[in-house]
Amino acid sequence: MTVRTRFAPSPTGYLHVGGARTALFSYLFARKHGGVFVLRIEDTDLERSTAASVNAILEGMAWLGLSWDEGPFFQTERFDRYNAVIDELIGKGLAYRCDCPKERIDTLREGQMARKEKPRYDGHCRHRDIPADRPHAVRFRNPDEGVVVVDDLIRGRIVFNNDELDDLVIRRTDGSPTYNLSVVVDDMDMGISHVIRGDDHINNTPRQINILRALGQEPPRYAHVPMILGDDGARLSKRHGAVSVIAYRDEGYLPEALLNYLVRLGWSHGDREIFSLDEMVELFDIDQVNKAASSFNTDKLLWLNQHYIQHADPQRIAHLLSPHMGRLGIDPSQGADLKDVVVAQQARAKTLVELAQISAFVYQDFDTYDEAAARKHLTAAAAPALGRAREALELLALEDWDADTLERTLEQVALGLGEKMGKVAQPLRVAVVGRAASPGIGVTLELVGKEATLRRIGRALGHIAGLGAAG
RNA sequence: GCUCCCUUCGUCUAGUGGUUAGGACGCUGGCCUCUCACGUCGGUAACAGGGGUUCAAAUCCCCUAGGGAGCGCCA
Repeated sequence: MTVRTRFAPSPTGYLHVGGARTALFSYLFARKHGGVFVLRIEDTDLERSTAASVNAILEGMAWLGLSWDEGPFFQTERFDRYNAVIDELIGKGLAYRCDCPKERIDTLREGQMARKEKPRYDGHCRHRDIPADRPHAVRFRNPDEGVVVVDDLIRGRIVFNNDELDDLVIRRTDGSPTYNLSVVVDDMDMGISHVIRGDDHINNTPRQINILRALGQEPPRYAHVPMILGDDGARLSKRHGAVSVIAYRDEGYLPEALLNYLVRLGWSHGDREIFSLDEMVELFDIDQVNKAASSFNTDKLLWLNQHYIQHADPQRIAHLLSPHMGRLGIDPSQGADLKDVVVAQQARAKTLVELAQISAFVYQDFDTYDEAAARKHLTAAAAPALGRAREALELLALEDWDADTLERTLEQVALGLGEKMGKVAQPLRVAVVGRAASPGIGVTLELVGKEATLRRIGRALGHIAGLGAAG
C-alpha cells in the first residue's frame, strides 16, 4: 500500500506553529515511507475563508521547505461531488432531511444540559420525510448501537459507544456541505492512507468512520498529534508572542531552526537534538510521537537558531541578513563585504535581527556610547592608550589594514605602554563600536576600515576631553 | 454536566519490571580570553498523589487530583 498523507488547513488565518508541526509530521511520514504528501485547503466555511489566508499558508509552507506532491486542492471546487455523495446517502436511507428550527434545537439542548445530559440532536426528523423542495438541512443517520474502535497510531486503541453520537448535519440549509462530510469524501477520493492531524479531532473520528462505513469504505489509519501550548501551559495564542510561521521569519529565525525545534516537540531520537530535514525523514516515525501536549519554549528555539546561524554558510546568512540590515537604514553594499561581517559575528547572535543590530557599527557611525562601557573605558586614564593607538594606526598602509597586522600593531602599543592588551583594546573597542562587545579587536578594526577607525578614535578623545572640561 | 485524551527536572525529552532516573534548553560555577560570544569542564533540578500486582515498579492494574479537547447548519 502506498502511503498517502495530507495537510488540510482551513484558510481562516496564517500558518501557525501548531499547524506547521502537523504539516511537518505528515510530510516526514510520507517521505519516510516513499509516499505522497497532499495539500488540501478546507475552505467550506465560505464566511471565514479568504484568499489572503491561502497565500499566507502557501508562503509559510514554502519558507519551511515543506513541498507537497499533489494539490493544493480546494474543497469549494468539489461541492458537486459532496452533494452527489449526500444525495446517495439520502437515497440509501443513511441520511435524511431535517427542518428543525434553531429554536427547537436550542430548547432541546438547554433541557439536556439542565438534566446534566450530553447535548445532542434527538433524531426528531428521522422519519418525517421532509420534501426536498422545502428548506432543509441534511443529517447523517448515525448507528444507534455498537462501538467504533479507533486504533490510533499515537494514542493506541480508543473506543466510542455509538449511543454517545448523534445525527450530525452534513449539508447546511444553504446547500453547502459541512466539514465532517467533506473531509470524509476527500480523504476517500484522494486515497489518504494515514490521517495525521491535531488531537482536537479525536472526537470527530468516530463520526467520520461511521460516514465512511456508510459509504462502504474502510477507514484510513489515524494519528492524532497533541497540541502545542504556550510557555505558561495555556493554549498557544497571540499573547505568547509570534504564532505565525511568517512572523518567525520576520523576526530573524532560520527555517531549519524552526523545523528542528518543532520536530523535537513531541518526538525525539535518543539524545540527539540537531536534525536536518533529510535526517528527520530518515529517522522520524509517527508511532514514536508523544501523547502529551508540549509547551513552546522560545529559549530553546533561540538556542537552535543561534546554532544554525553559527554553522550555516556565511554567504547564505549574508543574503538572508541583508534585508534586516536594510530595515536599520543600512545598505550593506557600501562598505565591508557583508559575508566577512557574518564570519566575524555569526557566533554572536541568536537571530538575524540581532545579527543586524550588532553589525550596524561596521557600516555607520553610532549615535551614542553605551553608558556603562563609556564610563568604564573612555576615561582620562585611557587617553594615552587611545592616542598611541591612533599614532600607530595612522602609520599603517591601507594594504596592511588586516586583522593580523592590526592586532600585532596594538600588541606593540600595549607593550610600549607597559600595559596589558585589554588596556588598549577595550577603550579602542568602545571608541570604534560604541559598546564593550565586538569580535576580536583586529577583525573589528579591519571591518570598520582605517578612515572610520581614526575618525571614531578622534571622537572618543574628544569625549574624554569633554569629561575633563565638565568635571 | 457528559464523552474522549493527557500527566518524568521550570521547559523539551530518554526510559517499555532491576539505572547513582540519562540528555538538551534555561539558570549557575570554573577554564579559555583584549571584550562579548563560541567552545569546554562542573553544578542545580523530575517520576502528580494514593492503593494494589511483584522478590523488585517511573515502567503493569485501580482510584483520586490536576490539565486539555469535543459535545455547531466552525473547521
